[in-house]
Amino acid sequence: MNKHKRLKKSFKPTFSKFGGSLPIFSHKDAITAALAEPSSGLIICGQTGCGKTTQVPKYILEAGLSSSKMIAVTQPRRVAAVTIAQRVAHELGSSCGQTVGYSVRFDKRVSDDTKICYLTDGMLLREAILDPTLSKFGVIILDEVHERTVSTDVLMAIVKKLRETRDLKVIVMSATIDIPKISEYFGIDKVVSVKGRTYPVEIYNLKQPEGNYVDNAMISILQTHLEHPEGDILCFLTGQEDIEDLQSLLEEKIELGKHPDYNMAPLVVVPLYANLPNHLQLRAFEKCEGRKVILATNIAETSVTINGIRYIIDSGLCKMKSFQTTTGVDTLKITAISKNSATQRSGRAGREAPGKCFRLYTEEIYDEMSDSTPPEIFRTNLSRVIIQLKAMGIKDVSDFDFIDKPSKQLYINAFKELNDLRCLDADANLNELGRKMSIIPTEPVYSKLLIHSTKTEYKNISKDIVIIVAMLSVENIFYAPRNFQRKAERKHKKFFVLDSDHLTLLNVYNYYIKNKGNSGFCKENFINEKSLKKATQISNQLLGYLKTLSQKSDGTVEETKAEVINELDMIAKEADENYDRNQLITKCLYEGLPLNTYQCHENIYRSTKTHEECNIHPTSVLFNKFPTYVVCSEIIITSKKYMRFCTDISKVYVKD
DNA sequence: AATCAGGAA
Repeated sequence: MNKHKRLKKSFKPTFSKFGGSLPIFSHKDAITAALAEPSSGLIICGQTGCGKTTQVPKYILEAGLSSSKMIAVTQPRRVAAVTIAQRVAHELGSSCGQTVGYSVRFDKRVSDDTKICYLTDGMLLREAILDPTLSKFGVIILDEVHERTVSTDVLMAIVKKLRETRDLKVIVMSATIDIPKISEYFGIDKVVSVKGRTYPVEIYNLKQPEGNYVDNAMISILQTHLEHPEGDILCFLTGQEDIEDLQSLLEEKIELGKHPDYNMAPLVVVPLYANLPNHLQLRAFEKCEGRKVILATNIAETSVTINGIRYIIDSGLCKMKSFQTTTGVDTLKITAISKNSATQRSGRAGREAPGKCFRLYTEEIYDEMSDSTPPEIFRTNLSRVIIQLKAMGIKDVSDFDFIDKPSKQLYINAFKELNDLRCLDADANLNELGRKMSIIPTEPVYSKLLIHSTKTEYKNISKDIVIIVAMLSVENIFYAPRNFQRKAERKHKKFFVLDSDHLTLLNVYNYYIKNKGNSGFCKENFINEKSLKKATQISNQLLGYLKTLSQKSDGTVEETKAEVINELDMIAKEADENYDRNQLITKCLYEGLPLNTYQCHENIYRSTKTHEECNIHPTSVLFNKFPTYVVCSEIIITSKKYMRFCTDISKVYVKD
């Protein structure tokens, strides 16, 4: 007790002013009382800004409710886990990694003294694969549950099950009022509701459903700018293309507005989407001359928060990925958002002061929207989830107790894929390959390819496959801003390896390493530096896992694989190495990616297995080249069914 | 001659 009094005294004054008025404070006793018993549970319902994420773990710690074990707090996003941990550590007057720490991919600050650990939901899930009882933790706090990420859904089920077998306390935190469902699922009847700290936002709807939404957005933005007092504008659109279109439209009008007859007040247009290079993303957060209008994708709905926003323009649309069970392919389609999303978007205007939200859709359209976005687990390829569950020793995964159970068809598709990958035994349990795959943090298709590449027949190309997989997992290596499109494409072409997107990615990476990760090199060639940095981290991590997996039972490491690690630095020197090596990589891609082989007949590609038609993606180096046989690593339906990332395998293809 | 939601391990 004494100790905690001391901790309280060391609150920094900057925080005590803010913290003192947190709505969560008045619920402290109720929260600690609810968690007194072993295996007790609590649901906390509260909007962002009520202080639940930062304060509740401290209450638990102060009251000694986690015995000597750690308190885990999960977050859907890594930045959130890191920044919240740093902040709570600061509030307790200690540095991050002592009493309060965090654990996210590539970054971990945890010590023997750590009592509160913020981690991403994906990270806690990994812990559960290594230790299915999560024995380190006495209390698990699942935060932002309303976002319903796949990892959160899996964790909810795991935690629910663990509470039946050992003393584990659980707190489920959610911003929405779908509390009865959570309450019934966990069998927890204690609920604390906390008010948020937000200001009212006036909502305006479109009167008539007319015009396209990019034009409507432009008109609304200009009207808001001309008729409303200061405060920045945030406009939600669906993707990069809309954003760039609207940006050009607005900039034209702004140019006109500069004419002395109009003398329009300054307005600055700032795009914001995930694939934008870092230095351009930052512009959304910087102060600027005059009013700022940010044109954003869904990234601004939950992932980033921008200060100074008073006006929202909401298209009511977003792009959503869905797994199509009929074809087993992902689709990415423009979809109407849900009522919850609409509320979340409008709320972005009321964080600091009262705001206004202009919805580019009628009230009737709003009424027809679904209440909430379908959970991700309904829309995803389940193969990775199944491998994870099997790795935790759960046998009957299709009966697994999810809060919302995915359809049987999703399971059937996933099992089909896992069978094709040959990672299950006759009883549908993981075989040796499957167990190895469960350790590697990539999509099953890629973990299979990685393990496949370590076969001796491929000599030492494993490290190249690792790089290719790392590059595929970051996407958007090449960046082409609208104003520099031609120039960017010319620069990009220099890196093209003419018969393969995969070898092209490898080539870019090798040049990047050769230039020692130089920022100038990236900028000059319109290459996304952020992506390449991440690819470097991923390939190092993947190499590490492959090394562990290749360890023999006597603990020694097979020589070839150990060599792989040391060779990473040498890559640059052998970047232009010969044709034979590329041939081996091509062969490995062909044999390790058995799902997607396509044959060309009169410029039309059909699957060699199902004979279904597919097109080469316009961004591929093979676009309009029509080699006879190609293998691809990703298929997605947008406007058409596309193969992204293809390699010409005509020279190595063997007919069945 | 056309494309590119967001997150995580």
